[in-house]
Amino acid sequence: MDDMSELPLDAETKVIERPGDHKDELRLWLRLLSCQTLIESEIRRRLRDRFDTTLPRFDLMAQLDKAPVGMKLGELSQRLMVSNGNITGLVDRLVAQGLLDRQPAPNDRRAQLVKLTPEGRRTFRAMACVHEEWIASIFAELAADEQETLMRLLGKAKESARKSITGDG
Amino acid sequence: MDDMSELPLDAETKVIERPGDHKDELRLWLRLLSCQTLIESEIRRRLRDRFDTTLPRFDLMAQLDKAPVGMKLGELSQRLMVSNGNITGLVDRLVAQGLLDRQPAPNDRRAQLVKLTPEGRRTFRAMACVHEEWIASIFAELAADEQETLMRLLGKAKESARKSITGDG
DNA sequence: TCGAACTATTTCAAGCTTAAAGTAATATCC
DNA sequence: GGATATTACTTTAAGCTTGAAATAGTTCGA
Repeated sequence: MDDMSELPLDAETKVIERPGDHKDELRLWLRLLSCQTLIESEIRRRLRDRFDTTLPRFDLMAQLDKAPVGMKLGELSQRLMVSNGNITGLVDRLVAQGLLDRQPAPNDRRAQLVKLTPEGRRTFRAMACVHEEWIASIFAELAADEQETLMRLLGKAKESARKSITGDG
Repeated sequence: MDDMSELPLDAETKVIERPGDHKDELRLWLRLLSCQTLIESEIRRRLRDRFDTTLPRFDLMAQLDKAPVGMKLGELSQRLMVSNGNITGLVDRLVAQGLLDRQPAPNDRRAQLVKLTPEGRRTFRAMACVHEEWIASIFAELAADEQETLMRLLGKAKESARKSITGDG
């Protein structure tokens, strides 16, 4: 793990080519992770305290709010980047709460269309409004141009990750 | 939700002051989240496929690798930003695997010190080495200065979030 | 020193999450 | 048309995660 004991430890060390050392990328990943975890735990806590719901349920409803005609389970699973079985359980619970509606999909007896009930839509919109304020205040100390740069670099990181994962490029 | 129907929809719209609209911050949050999720799921998959372990176990061992004398459960819980009960279960499983060791803490009969066994240390170091390569290749398309900027802006976002959450500043 | 407040950890119930295996319906190919 | 593959979804077992309540030990003030 520590194969550079003979190298100088001053400021220049950072830019010396050290094959096999990727500590900077590791630190970047850990910071991305801790930033996300910090924000997400707070959002989870607030959703529970103020709306007695969970983040996965909120996220699922957010997808459905954008799809007036409803969505198939598989589409939800793709958009939320979670497994099919996961969606099945989430939808079950939201239907039991009266916030969602299952109906057979036209032209495909395997599939079903899930959509928000009127109550579900009302409930979601009220939460979404407050949620948006939470997020805004969390990023409040970043100037508009910093937000833009962050947005762009995260996009690039995502693209880089996707290529690395799929083996492209 | 849509109270700006009378405003122009051209490029200038972005910079007009619209009280109550925070869609950009929302998009930033969603991108941060999807970037993190994409990378994390891949790391989880690889840890399982190649080392038959999980991310929480890996993270816990990473903390212990930096603490030669061991760590108390509460300290682990703080550093990993998870609940106490969570740590109890994780440590149980890692002890059962022979990778961790529990021992009573000196001067406090409530607490215990957890440390890596020699096998645990060997196992972790082998994984950490490969893990570091995975992370490096995931961020490979970002230039050094882009990584630096991203690091800095994430730090600032984290600070902003922390202040917003604790009610400071 | 006694009791109250605090701290470290465990236990519990509920929900989230996944991979793998199973069921049912659709699509494709000959 | 009928075998085969694919697709949509559900089920299951195992592990992760949390908040709340319980247990045990420590600290601190009167």
